[in-house]
Amino acid sequence: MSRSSVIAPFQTERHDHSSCRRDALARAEDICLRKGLRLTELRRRVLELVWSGHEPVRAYDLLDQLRGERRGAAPPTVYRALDFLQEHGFVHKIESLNAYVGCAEPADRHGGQFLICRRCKAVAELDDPAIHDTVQRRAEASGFLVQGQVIEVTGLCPRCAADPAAPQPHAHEH
Amino acid sequence: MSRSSVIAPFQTERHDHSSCRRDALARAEDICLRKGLRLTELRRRVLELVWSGHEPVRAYDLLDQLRGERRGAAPPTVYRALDFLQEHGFVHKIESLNAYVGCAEPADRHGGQFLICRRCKAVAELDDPAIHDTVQRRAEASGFLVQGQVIEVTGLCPRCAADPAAPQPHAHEH
DNA sequence: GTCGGTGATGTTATGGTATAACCACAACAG
DNA sequence: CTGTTGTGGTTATACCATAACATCACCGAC
Ligand SMILES: [Zn+2]
Ligand SMILES: [Zn+2]
Ligand SMILES: [Zn+2]
Ligand SMILES: [Zn+2]
Repeated sequence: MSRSSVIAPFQTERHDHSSCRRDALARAEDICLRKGLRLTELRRRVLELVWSGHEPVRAYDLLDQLRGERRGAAPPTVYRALDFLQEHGFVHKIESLNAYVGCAEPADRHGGQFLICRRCKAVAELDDPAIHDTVQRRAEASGFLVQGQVIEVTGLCPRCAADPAAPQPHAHEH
Repeated sequence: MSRSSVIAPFQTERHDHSSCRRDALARAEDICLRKGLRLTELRRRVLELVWSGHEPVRAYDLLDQLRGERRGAAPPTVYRALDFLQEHGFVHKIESLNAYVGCAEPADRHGGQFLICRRCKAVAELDDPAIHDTVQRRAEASGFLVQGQVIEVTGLCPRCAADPAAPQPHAHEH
Protein backbone atom coordinates (compact mmCIF):
# COMPACT_ATOMS: atom_id res chain seq x y z
CA MET A 1 0.00 0.00 0.00
CA SER A 2 1.27 3.45 -0.90
CA ARG A 3 0.46 6.37 1.35
CA SER A 4 -3.00 7.83 1.10
CA SER A 5 -3.38 10.60 -1.44
CA VAL A 6 -5.87 12.32 0.86
CA ILE A 7 -3.97 15.09 2.55
CA ALA A 8 -6.98 16.80 4.16
CA PRO A 9 -9.77 14.24 4.62
CA PHE A 10 -13.38 14.96 5.46
CA GLN A 11 -13.69 15.39 9.20
CA THR A 12 -16.08 13.74 11.58
CA GLU A 13 -18.79 15.93 12.98
CA ARG A 14 -17.05 16.40 16.31
CA HIS A 15 -13.34 16.35 15.67
CA ASP A 16 -10.96 18.58 17.57
CA HIS A 17 -10.76 21.33 15.07
CA SER A 18 -8.73 23.60 17.30
CA SER A 19 -5.88 21.15 16.76
CA CYS A 20 -6.32 21.37 12.96
CA ARG A 21 -6.00 25.13 13.23
CA ARG A 22 -3.12 25.01 15.68
CA ASP A 23 -1.19 22.50 13.56
CA ALA A 24 -1.68 24.53 10.39
CA LEU A 25 -0.40 27.70 12.06
CA ALA A 26 2.55 25.89 13.57
CA ARG A 27 3.47 24.43 10.19
CA ALA A 28 3.24 27.84 8.55
CA GLU A 29 5.40 29.44 11.21
CA ASP A 30 7.97 26.70 10.85
CA ILE A 31 8.10 26.96 7.06
CA CYS A 32 8.34 30.76 7.12
CA LEU A 33 11.14 30.58 9.65
CA ARG A 34 13.09 28.13 7.50
CA LYS A 35 12.48 30.01 4.26
CA GLY A 36 12.97 33.50 5.62
CA LEU A 37 9.37 34.50 4.87
CA ARG A 38 7.60 37.06 7.00
CA LEU A 39 4.46 35.62 8.54
CA THR A 40 3.30 38.96 9.86
CA GLU A 41 0.55 39.46 12.41
CA LEU A 42 -1.93 40.21 9.61
CA ARG A 43 -0.98 37.22 7.49
CA ARG A 44 -1.01 34.92 10.50
CA ARG A 45 -4.44 36.19 11.50
CA VAL A 46 -5.87 35.73 7.99
CA LEU A 47 -4.50 32.19 7.87
CA GLU A 48 -6.07 31.54 11.26
CA LEU A 49 -9.43 32.85 10.01
CA VAL A 50 -9.22 30.69 6.87
CA TRP A 51 -8.70 27.74 9.20
CA SER A 52 -11.83 28.55 11.20
CA GLY A 53 -13.29 25.41 9.60
CA HIS A 54 -12.93 23.06 6.67
CA GLU A 55 -15.23 25.09 4.44
CA PRO A 56 -13.93 27.57 1.87
CA VAL A 57 -14.02 31.13 3.21
CA ARG A 58 -14.81 34.14 1.08
CA ALA A 59 -12.50 37.14 1.01
CA TYR A 60 -15.17 39.58 2.18
CA ASP A 61 -16.09 37.34 5.11
CA LEU A 62 -12.46 37.55 6.16
CA LEU A 63 -12.64 41.30 5.66
CA ASP A 64 -15.73 41.59 7.88
CA GLN A 65 -13.90 39.81 10.65
CA LEU A 66 -10.77 41.89 10.23
CA ARG A 67 -12.78 45.11 10.38
CA GLY A 68 -13.85 44.11 13.89
CA GLU A 69 -10.25 43.82 14.99
CA ARG A 70 -8.23 46.25 12.96
CA ARG A 71 -8.70 49.88 12.04
CA GLY A 72 -8.57 50.55 8.30
CA ALA A 73 -9.06 47.01 7.04
CA ALA A 74 -10.07 47.18 3.38
CA PRO A 75 -10.21 44.76 0.44
CA PRO A 76 -6.50 45.10 -0.37
CA THR A 77 -5.71 44.17 3.22
CA VAL A 78 -7.23 40.75 2.86
CA TYR A 79 -6.31 40.16 -0.78
CA ARG A 80 -2.66 40.95 -0.17
CA ALA A 81 -2.57 38.54 2.74
CA LEU A 82 -4.30 35.88 0.64
CA ASP A 83 -1.83 36.48 -2.21
CA PHE A 84 1.07 35.83 0.13
CA LEU A 85 -0.56 32.73 1.61
CA GLN A 86 -1.43 31.34 -1.82
CA GLU A 87 1.98 32.07 -3.28
CA HIS A 88 3.65 30.03 -0.56
CA GLY A 89 1.06 27.25 -0.58
CA PHE A 90 -0.61 27.93 2.78
CA VAL A 91 -4.05 28.40 1.24
CA HIS A 92 -5.69 27.41 -2.03
CA LYS A 93 -8.31 29.26 -3.98
CA ILE A 94 -11.37 27.23 -4.98
CA GLU A 95 -12.04 28.71 -8.42
CA SER A 96 -15.56 27.39 -8.75
CA LEU A 97 -16.57 29.09 -5.49
CA ASN A 98 -14.33 32.18 -5.43
CA ALA A 99 -13.33 31.18 -1.92
CA TYR A 100 -10.25 30.05 -0.04
CA VAL A 101 -9.28 27.01 2.02
CA GLY A 102 -6.28 26.25 4.15
CA CYS A 103 -3.77 23.69 2.91
CA ALA A 104 -2.82 20.94 5.33
CA GLU A 105 0.42 20.05 3.52
CA PRO A 106 2.01 23.31 2.43
CA ALA A 107 5.52 21.85 2.52
CA ASP A 108 5.52 20.68 -1.08
CA ARG A 109 4.07 22.81 -3.84
CA HIS A 110 1.03 21.27 -5.45
CA GLY A 111 -1.93 22.46 -7.45
CA GLY A 112 -4.36 20.61 -5.29
CA GLN A 113 -7.38 18.49 -6.11
CA PHE A 114 -10.51 19.30 -4.18
CA LEU A 115 -13.62 17.37 -3.24
CA ILE A 116 -16.34 19.89 -2.43
CA CYS A 117 -19.50 18.79 -0.63
CA ARG A 118 -22.53 20.60 -2.02
CA ARG A 119 -24.48 20.04 1.16
CA CYS A 120 -22.23 20.72 4.16
CA LYS A 121 -19.73 22.82 2.11
CA ALA A 122 -16.74 20.98 3.55
CA VAL A 123 -13.72 20.48 1.30
CA ALA A 124 -11.22 17.63 1.29
CA GLU A 125 -7.93 17.98 -0.51
CA LEU A 126 -6.31 15.20 -2.50
CA ASP A 127 -2.84 15.12 -3.94
CA ASP A 128 -3.36 12.03 -6.01
CA PRO A 129 -0.56 11.18 -8.43
CA ALA A 130 -2.93 9.06 -10.52
CA ILE A 131 -5.13 12.07 -11.21
CA HIS A 132 -2.23 14.42 -11.74
CA ASP A 133 -0.38 12.07 -14.07
CA THR A 134 -3.44 11.14 -16.10
CA VAL A 135 -4.32 14.78 -16.69
CA GLN A 136 -0.70 15.52 -17.54
CA ARG A 137 -0.39 12.62 -19.98
CA ARG A 138 -3.69 13.21 -21.76
CA ALA A 139 -3.02 16.94 -22.11
CA GLU A 140 0.45 16.25 -23.48
CA ALA A 141 -1.08 13.80 -25.94
CA SER A 142 -2.73 16.86 -27.49
CA GLY A 143 0.61 18.62 -27.75
CA PHE A 144 -0.19 20.88 -24.80
CA LEU A 145 2.52 22.03 -22.40
CA VAL A 146 0.99 21.79 -18.93
CA GLN A 147 1.82 24.48 -16.38
CA GLY A 148 -1.04 24.18 -13.91
CA GLN A 149 -4.05 22.05 -13.09
CA VAL A 150 -7.36 23.10 -11.56
CA ILE A 151 -9.24 20.02 -10.37
CA GLU A 152 -12.44 20.64 -8.41
CA VAL A 153 -14.94 17.84 -7.88
CA THR A 154 -18.39 18.63 -6.51
CA GLY A 155 -20.76 16.15 -4.92
CA LEU A 156 -21.51 14.74 -1.50
CA CYS A 157 -19.01 13.92 1.21
CA PRO A 158 -19.26 10.46 2.83
CA ARG A 159 -21.34 11.71 5.75
CA CYS A 160 -23.78 13.73 3.65
CA ALA A 161 -24.09 10.91 1.12
CA ALA A 162 -24.86 8.44 3.92
CA ASP A 163 -27.36 10.61 5.78
CA PRO A 164 -28.89 13.42 3.74
CA ALA A 165 -30.99 14.47 6.75
CA ALA A 166 -28.14 14.85 9.22
CA PRO A 167 -27.35 18.27 10.66
CA GLN A 168 -24.74 20.38 8.92
CA PRO A 169 -22.25 21.26 11.63
CA HIS A 170 -20.10 23.58 9.55
CA ALA A 171 -22.74 25.41 7.53
CA HIS A 172 -22.24 29.16 7.28
CA GLU A 173 -24.56 31.47 9.19
CA HIS A 174 -26.32 34.21 7.25
CA MET B 1 -7.68 3.35 -32.55
CA SER B 2 -10.55 4.77 -30.55
CA ARG B 3 -11.86 8.18 -31.50
CA SER B 4 -9.87 11.16 -30.33
CA SER B 5 -10.91 12.58 -26.97
CA VAL B 6 -10.23 16.07 -28.31
CA ILE B 7 -13.61 17.50 -29.22
CA ALA B 8 -12.45 21.07 -29.88
CA PRO B 9 -8.77 21.02 -30.85
CA PHE B 10 -6.45 24.00 -31.04
CA GLN B 11 -6.86 25.66 -34.39
CA THR B 12 -4.28 26.62 -36.92
CA GLU B 13 -3.59 30.30 -37.30
CA ARG B 14 -5.70 30.66 -40.41
CA HIS B 15 -8.51 28.19 -40.21
CA ASP B 16 -11.95 28.94 -41.56
CA HIS B 17 -13.51 30.05 -38.35
CA SER B 18 -16.73 31.16 -39.93
CA SER B 19 -17.43 27.48 -40.50
CA CYS B 20 -16.76 26.71 -36.80
CA ARG B 21 -19.34 29.32 -35.88
CA ARG B 22 -21.82 28.25 -38.53
CA ASP B 23 -21.57 24.59 -37.54
CA ALA B 24 -22.04 25.37 -33.86
CA LEU B 25 -25.15 27.43 -34.55
CA ALA B 26 -26.57 24.78 -36.86
CA ARG B 27 -26.01 22.09 -34.23
CA ALA B 28 -27.68 24.20 -31.57
CA GLU B 29 -30.67 24.89 -33.78
CA ASP B 30 -31.00 21.22 -34.58
CA ILE B 31 -30.80 20.14 -30.94
CA CYS B 32 -33.28 22.77 -29.81
CA LEU B 33 -35.67 21.71 -32.53
CA ARG B 34 -35.49 18.08 -31.50
CA LYS B 35 -35.75 18.81 -27.77
CA GLY B 36 -38.40 21.47 -28.00
CA LEU B 37 -36.08 24.15 -26.59
CA ARG B 38 -36.52 27.75 -27.62
CA LEU B 39 -33.36 29.12 -29.20
CA THR B 40 -34.65 32.67 -29.24
CA GLU B 41 -33.11 35.51 -31.18
CA LEU B 42 -31.29 36.70 -28.05
CA ARG B 43 -29.95 33.27 -27.13
CA ARG B 44 -28.89 32.56 -30.66
CA ARG B 45 -27.08 35.89 -30.85
CA VAL B 46 -25.26 35.33 -27.55
CA LEU B 47 -24.18 31.88 -28.72
CA GLU B 48 -22.95 33.43 -31.95
CA LEU B 49 -20.96 36.03 -30.01
CA VAL B 50 -19.44 33.36 -27.77
CA TRP B 51 -18.35 31.62 -30.96
CA SER B 52 -16.62 34.74 -32.25
CA GLY B 53 -13.37 32.84 -31.59
CA HIS B 54 -11.88 29.98 -29.63
CA GLU B 55 -11.05 32.18 -26.66
CA PRO B 56 -13.26 32.39 -23.59
CA VAL B 57 -15.51 35.46 -23.70
CA ARG B 58 -16.47 37.47 -20.64
CA ALA B 59 -20.08 38.21 -19.86
CA TYR B 60 -19.61 41.98 -19.89
CA ASP B 61 -17.89 41.84 -23.25
CA LEU B 62 -20.98 40.11 -24.57
CA LEU B 63 -23.05 42.78 -22.89
CA ASP B 64 -21.07 45.58 -24.55
CA GLN B 65 -21.75 44.03 -27.94
CA LEU B 66 -25.44 43.50 -27.19
CA ARG B 67 -25.81 47.11 -26.11
CA GLY B 68 -24.81 48.15 -29.59
CA GLU B 69 -27.59 46.06 -31.10
CA ARG B 70 -30.39 45.96 -28.61
CA ARG B 71 -32.09 48.61 -26.55
CA GLY B 72 -32.16 47.85 -22.82
CA ALA B 73 -29.49 45.19 -22.73
CA ALA B 74 -28.35 44.78 -19.14
CA PRO B 75 -26.44 42.18 -17.11
CA PRO B 76 -29.48 39.92 -16.61
CA THR B 77 -29.96 39.89 -20.38
CA VAL B 78 -26.65 38.20 -20.98
CA TYR B 79 -26.58 36.08 -17.82
CA ARG B 80 -30.00 34.63 -18.55
CA ALA B 81 -28.94 33.72 -22.05
CA LEU B 82 -25.72 32.19 -20.74
CA ASP B 83 -27.69 30.21 -18.12
CA PHE B 84 -29.83 28.71 -20.85
CA LEU B 85 -26.85 27.92 -23.05
CA GLN B 86 -24.92 26.36 -20.17
CA GLU B 87 -27.85 24.34 -18.93
CA HIS B 88 -28.25 22.71 -22.30
CA GLY B 89 -24.54 22.27 -22.91
CA PHE B 90 -24.04 24.82 -25.69
CA VAL B 91 -21.45 26.76 -23.73
CA HIS B 92 -19.16 26.02 -20.80
CA LYS B 93 -18.00 28.37 -18.10
CA ILE B 94 -14.26 28.46 -17.48
CA GLU B 95 -14.23 28.87 -13.72
CA SER B 96 -10.63 29.95 -13.45
CA LEU B 97 -11.24 32.83 -15.89
CA ASN B 98 -14.88 33.75 -15.20
CA ALA B 99 -15.47 33.46 -18.92
CA TYR B 100 -17.41 31.36 -21.37
CA VAL B 101 -16.57 29.19 -24.38
CA GLY B 102 -18.73 27.47 -26.94
CA CYS B 103 -19.01 23.70 -26.84
CA ALA B 104 -18.36 21.89 -30.10
CA GLU B 105 -20.16 18.68 -29.03
CA PRO B 106 -23.24 19.76 -27.13
CA ALA B 107 -25.14 16.59 -28.01
CA ASP B 108 -24.07 14.65 -24.97
CA ARG B 109 -23.88 16.24 -21.55
CA HIS B 110 -20.35 16.42 -20.22
CA GLY B 111 -18.48 18.43 -17.65
CA GLY B 112 -15.72 19.23 -20.06
CA GLN B 113 -11.97 19.28 -19.62
CA PHE B 114 -10.23 22.40 -20.85
CA LEU B 115 -6.72 23.18 -22.02
CA ILE B 116 -6.20 26.92 -21.69
CA CYS B 117 -3.27 28.59 -23.42
CA ARG B 118 -1.82 31.32 -21.23
CA ARG B 119 -0.31 33.07 -24.20
CA CYS B 120 -2.84 33.14 -27.05
CA LYS B 121 -5.82 32.55 -24.72
CA ALA B 122 -7.25 29.81 -26.96
CA VAL B 123 -9.05 26.93 -25.29
CA ALA B 124 -9.30 23.33 -26.47
CA GLU B 125 -11.88 21.02 -25.00
CA LEU B 126 -11.22 17.39 -24.16
CA ASP B 127 -13.75 14.76 -23.22
CA ASP B 128 -11.23 12.18 -22.18
CA PRO B 129 -12.64 9.09 -20.49
CA ALA B 130 -9.26 8.32 -18.91
CA ILE B 131 -9.29 11.65 -17.07
CA HIS B 132 -12.94 11.44 -16.15
CA ASP B 133 -12.72 7.87 -14.87
CA THR B 134 -9.51 8.42 -12.93
CA VAL B 135 -10.97 11.43 -11.14
CA GLN B 136 -14.19 9.52 -10.52
CA ARG B 137 -12.39 6.45 -9.13
CA ARG B 138 -9.98 8.33 -6.92
CA ALA B 139 -12.74 10.53 -5.50
CA GLU B 140 -14.92 7.50 -4.80
CA ALA B 141 -11.95 5.87 -3.08
CA SER B 142 -12.35 8.63 -0.47
CA GLY B 143 -16.04 7.81 -0.07
CA PHE B 144 -17.08 10.87 -2.06
CA LEU B 145 -20.17 10.81 -4.28
CA VAL B 146 -19.18 12.66 -7.46
CA GLN B 147 -21.74 14.92 -9.11
CA GLY B 148 -19.57 17.21 -11.21
CA GLN B 149 -15.98 17.72 -12.30
CA VAL B 150 -14.18 20.97 -13.04
CA ILE B 151 -10.95 20.23 -14.92
CA GLU B 152 -9.02 23.22 -16.22
CA VAL B 153 -5.43 22.88 -17.35
CA THR B 154 -3.36 25.97 -18.02
CA GLY B 155 -0.17 26.10 -20.06
CA LEU B 156 0.88 26.58 -23.65
CA CYS B 157 -0.91 25.30 -26.73
CA PRO B 158 1.20 23.43 -29.32
CA ARG B 159 1.74 26.51 -31.47
CA CYS B 160 2.68 28.83 -28.61
CA ALA B 161 4.94 26.17 -27.08
CA ALA B 162 6.72 25.69 -30.42
CA ASP B 163 7.14 29.37 -31.23
CA PRO B 164 6.90 31.74 -28.29
CA ALA B 165 7.56 34.69 -30.58
CA ALA B 166 4.79 33.97 -33.09
CA PRO B 167 1.94 36.43 -33.47
CA GLN B 168 -1.19 35.83 -31.43
CA PRO B 169 -4.01 35.80 -33.97
CA HIS B 170 -6.83 35.46 -31.50
CA ALA B 171 -5.65 37.84 -28.76
CA HIS B 172 -8.28 40.22 -27.46
CA GLU B 173 -8.10 43.88 -28.34
CA HIS B 174 -8.11 46.38 -25.49
C1' DG C 1 23.21 58.67 13.01
C1' DT C 2 20.96 59.29 8.86
C1' DC C 3 20.20 58.29 4.29
C1' DG C 4 18.02 55.54 1.05
C1' DG C 5 16.04 51.09 -0.32
C1' DT C 6 12.72 47.53 0.43
C1' DG C 7 8.65 45.39 1.86
C1' DA C 8 4.20 45.64 4.41
C1' DT C 9 0.15 47.97 5.19
C1' DG C 10 -3.17 52.03 5.04
C1' DT C 11 -6.28 54.51 2.19
C1' DT C 12 -9.25 55.90 -1.57
C1' DA C 13 -11.21 54.79 -5.64
C1' DT C 14 -12.57 51.95 -9.31
C1' DG C 15 -13.27 47.98 -12.17
C1' DG C 16 -15.26 43.43 -12.94
C1' DT C 17 -18.70 39.57 -11.95
C1' DA C 18 -23.35 38.10 -10.83
C1' DT C 19 -28.04 38.11 -8.90
C1' DA C 20 -32.56 39.87 -6.70
C1' DA C 21 -36.88 41.62 -7.49
C1' DC C 22 -40.41 43.33 -9.99
C1' DC C 23 -42.76 44.42 -14.42
C1' DA C 24 -44.56 43.81 -19.29
C1' DC C 25 -45.79 40.98 -22.66
C1' DA C 26 -46.44 36.96 -25.82
C1' DA C 27 -47.77 32.20 -26.46
C1' DC C 28 -50.67 28.78 -25.33
C1' DA C 29 -53.97 25.57 -22.93
C1' DG C 30 -58.25 25.06 -20.81
C1' DC D 1 -61.46 34.81 -22.21
C1' DT D 2 -58.47 33.75 -18.67
C1' DG D 3 -54.96 31.92 -16.10
C1' DT D 4 -50.29 29.95 -16.60
C1' DT D 5 -45.75 29.80 -18.21
C1' DG D 6 -41.70 31.46 -20.25
C1' DT D 7 -38.92 35.29 -21.98
C1' DG D 8 -36.85 39.48 -21.58
C1' DG D 9 -36.83 44.61 -19.85
C1' DT D 10 -35.61 47.47 -16.00
C1' DT D 11 -33.69 49.02 -11.74
C1' DA D 12 -31.00 48.20 -8.06
C1' DT D 13 -27.73 45.88 -5.39
C1' DA D 14 -24.49 42.42 -3.85
C1' DC D 15 -20.27 40.28 -4.39
C1' DC D 16 -15.32 39.71 -6.09
C1' DA D 17 -10.83 41.88 -7.06
C1' DT D 18 -7.25 45.38 -8.26
C1' DA D 19 -5.06 50.15 -9.29
C1' DA D 20 -2.65 53.76 -7.49
C1' DC D 21 -0.61 56.35 -4.21
C1' DA D 22 0.65 57.36 0.83
C1' DT D 23 2.82 55.94 5.02
C1' DC D 24 5.63 53.50 8.03
C1' DA D 25 8.95 50.10 9.93
C1' DC D 26 13.03 47.85 9.11
C1' DC D 27 17.70 47.40 7.86
C1' DG D 28 22.13 47.94 5.67
C1' DA D 29 25.52 51.46 3.56
C1' DC D 30 27.99 55.21 4.44
ZN1 LIG E 1 -10.66 20.44 11.56
ZN1 LIG F 1 -21.06 17.03 3.33
ZN1 LIG G 1 -12.63 28.18 -35.30
ZN1 LIG H 1 -1.45 29.46 -27.57
